[in-house]
Amino acid sequence: VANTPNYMLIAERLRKRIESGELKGGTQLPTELEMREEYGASRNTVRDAVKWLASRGLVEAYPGRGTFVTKRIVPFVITFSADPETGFGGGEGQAYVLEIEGQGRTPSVSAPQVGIEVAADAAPDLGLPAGAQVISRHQKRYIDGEPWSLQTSYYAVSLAERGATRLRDPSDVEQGVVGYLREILGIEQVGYVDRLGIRPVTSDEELFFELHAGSQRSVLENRRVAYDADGNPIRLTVSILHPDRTEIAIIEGQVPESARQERSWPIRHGRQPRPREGR
Amino acid sequence: VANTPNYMLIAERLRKRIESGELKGGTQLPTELEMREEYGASRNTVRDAVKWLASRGLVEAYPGRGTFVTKRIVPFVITFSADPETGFGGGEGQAYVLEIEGQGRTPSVSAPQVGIEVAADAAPDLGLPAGAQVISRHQKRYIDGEPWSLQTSYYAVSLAERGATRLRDPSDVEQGVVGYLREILGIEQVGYVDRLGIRPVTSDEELFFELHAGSQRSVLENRRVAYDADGNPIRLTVSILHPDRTEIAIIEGQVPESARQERSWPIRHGRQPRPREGR
DNA sequence: GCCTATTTGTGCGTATGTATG
DNA sequence: GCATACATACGCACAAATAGG
Repeated sequence: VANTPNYMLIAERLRKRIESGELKGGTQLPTELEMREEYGASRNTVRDAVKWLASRGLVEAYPGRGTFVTKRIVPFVITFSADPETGFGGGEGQAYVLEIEGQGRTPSVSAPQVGIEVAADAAPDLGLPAGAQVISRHQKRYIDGEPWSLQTSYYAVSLAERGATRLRDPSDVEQGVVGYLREILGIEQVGYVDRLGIRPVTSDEELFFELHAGSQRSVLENRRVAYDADGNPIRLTVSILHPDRTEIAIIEGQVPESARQERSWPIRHGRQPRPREGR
Repeated sequence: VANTPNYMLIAERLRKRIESGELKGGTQLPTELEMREEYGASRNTVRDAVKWLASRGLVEAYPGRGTFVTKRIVPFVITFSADPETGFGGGEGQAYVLEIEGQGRTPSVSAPQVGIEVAADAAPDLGLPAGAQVISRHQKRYIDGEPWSLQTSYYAVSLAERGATRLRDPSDVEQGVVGYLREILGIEQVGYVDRLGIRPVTSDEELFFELHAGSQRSVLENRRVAYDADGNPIRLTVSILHPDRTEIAIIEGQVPESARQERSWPIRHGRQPRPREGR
């Protein structure tokens, strides 16, 4: 009755071999021509099966070399809630560096690319009229040398006009932008709102994240609006996060110290906790 | 120089027509045979283009009918941080109902499916030895009648043995499980840790979420471990969230009331804020 | 219910291009 | 240059789902 197509049957057989551990990360799959014989199907059908696996990130195909089982990754944990020690967290600035180093990994950041642009998306979040100009500061961020996130912060140009001119400099602000704004303009960041969502990766991001071309994966996108003590928005930060390398922790209320320790697990593909049927 | 394959060129042309608004949600695309002529390519090549769009959720193909532009969805916002009014939030129990209703939408929940199983994943989070048994309570949750999340909570069997027998009943606990455990066993939930990640959808989930078969999308998965006042884990709740219908808000520190209002935007596909190049 | 035309899904064969070693 | 392996592209046949008569 279950008339599952052939390419799916082949994909399932391969998936089981991968998930059982028979085919470990890094192992080369049989070539398409070998599998053509092995499964008694045409090369195109085998290819459909491999494509299905590739789109879920289970295997990666390289022209001229072969198809290999993807190595599992232990994701980085970033905490999206206040930490009593480091103050505000959430993968930005100082807190980000401390948290990643705490996990025994090495964070690095590209020099900021700075520009002035018309606020499109950013305008409403910053409380600016549509079409207003904003300063954008863009950074690429790496962990252990591997691409991890694309981050862009937007500020009203008025901040620079009022004296915070370094916002326009394409260089790092050593004490952090938060500290800089406090020092120069007396603006205190007292809170923020994060909006986290998920969407398909763009081709630019595919390139940066070194996701396999056509992998058709999704990324996490976070939009953080930070506020000063008067309740005015200071800053919008948009972060695009690597899907496999990111895990977000949120701590609320009172939890034991042991639970604060960053524990993480490699992403599980395949069967999940609760199949079952019935509405 | 840029030798982009034909199917990609076709896909890009279609994408632009969709994102420009020329092809609105619900519109039928030309049939494969029509596009075959329109673009002077073979049917298979056109199909590759359409598949590319489908895997990003831009279009949906129905056998026997045609291919249609996906309707954009306004996601539901759930707040993953304490709310002064409702106490703990995060899309569970009472807080979930209030929050969704506050957005003018109607939440509903299936009757819980209850079982006793060997804790596999759940054991370490609940502080149990590997192989220990746990009570699982599974619910399907809908918003405006549309599937929104699969949620399973795990409890140590010892809780039921100590008197909280209703954990084993496949029926709703009116006052909520949190309140029930407090009442019966005096266990107070004082905090929790969330772990949010992203992974490819399974075929079961594809079915439940009414994602198009082979859509090859990703889902959000959250694992919440709740603790009592002694720092012991009470409960692990695993939630699988619909990728297009979910947006997670996290509020930290002090933000103006206006920012607490749930604002959300439909998912943007295509070009993102920061292309630019250079390392 | 049946038949038919339309439309997408699956499967195969083949040829050629491109990247790798 | 050469062999290998994946990527693209086309043509064809048939299956399965849908809608309409």
